[in-house]
Amino acid sequence: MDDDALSTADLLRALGNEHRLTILEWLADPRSHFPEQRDGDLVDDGVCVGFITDKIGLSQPTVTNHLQCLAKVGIVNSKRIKNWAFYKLAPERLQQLEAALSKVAATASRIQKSP
Amino acid sequence: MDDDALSTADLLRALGNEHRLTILEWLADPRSHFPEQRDGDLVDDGVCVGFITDKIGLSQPTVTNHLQCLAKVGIVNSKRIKNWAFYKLAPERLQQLEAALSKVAATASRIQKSP
DNA sequence: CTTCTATATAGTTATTTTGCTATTTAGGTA
DNA sequence: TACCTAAATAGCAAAATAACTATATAGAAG
Repeated sequence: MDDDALSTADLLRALGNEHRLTILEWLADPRSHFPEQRDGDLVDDGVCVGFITDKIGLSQPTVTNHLQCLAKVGIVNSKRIKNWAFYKLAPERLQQLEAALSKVAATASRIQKSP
Repeated sequence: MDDDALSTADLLRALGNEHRLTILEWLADPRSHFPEQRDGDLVDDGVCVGFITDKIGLSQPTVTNHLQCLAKVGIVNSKRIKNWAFYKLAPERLQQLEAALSKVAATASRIQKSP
């Protein structure tokens, strides 16, 4: 929606937290980190808040907050099934950020290597 | 020095600020953004604090603070010549971060594309 | 030796972030 | 209908961040 007013700094800030990075790594490969879910597939639908809460050792509202923070910048997407909320990683957004960093790094390398 | 206790989150947090990102882009290609310096080469030695301060429109101590923040995580290096402090981008660090993001994104893509 | 200049440090304040507990909401289930 | 269960929201406190002004420091210049 209001996706456009989103800066690279917003994205980086969303990733700049140990807990959120941990969650991100879990969501990148959910089957390696969580048991199967009754309603909703770990990979296709995402991971429910409860599983993440149990594993990370923070309160449920705090975890919801971290997930919403990631969702706001489009790094994860959420979906409701029954009364579960499933969060799933959006790799495109990460690749987008990767490209932005790559550009700066490449410019600097090019400039610094010049005669 | 105590470079090892540095997490990816620390790096991302350092980059997650509009002003610091702006400075980074300037430092990636200093000759496109700053006039030549009397003592110290823009590319080889880095850009002095004063130039950055003038261009960004923040107070000098605030700029020093941002630069030290970037230096602490190794994104820039600093060098003193006479009584100037020159800050220079370290592209390796950015590439390192890029690689870390790339890994997570690649894992997620691989997992999500599986049958 | 004094003065000037560039940067760093100290100290303060406002804002943002991160966490919590308590409560609300909304969808199932007995 | 009344009751669970999962997640979201509200409200609050502590800590971190980002900015400023004033001051200290260290090297150069006179």
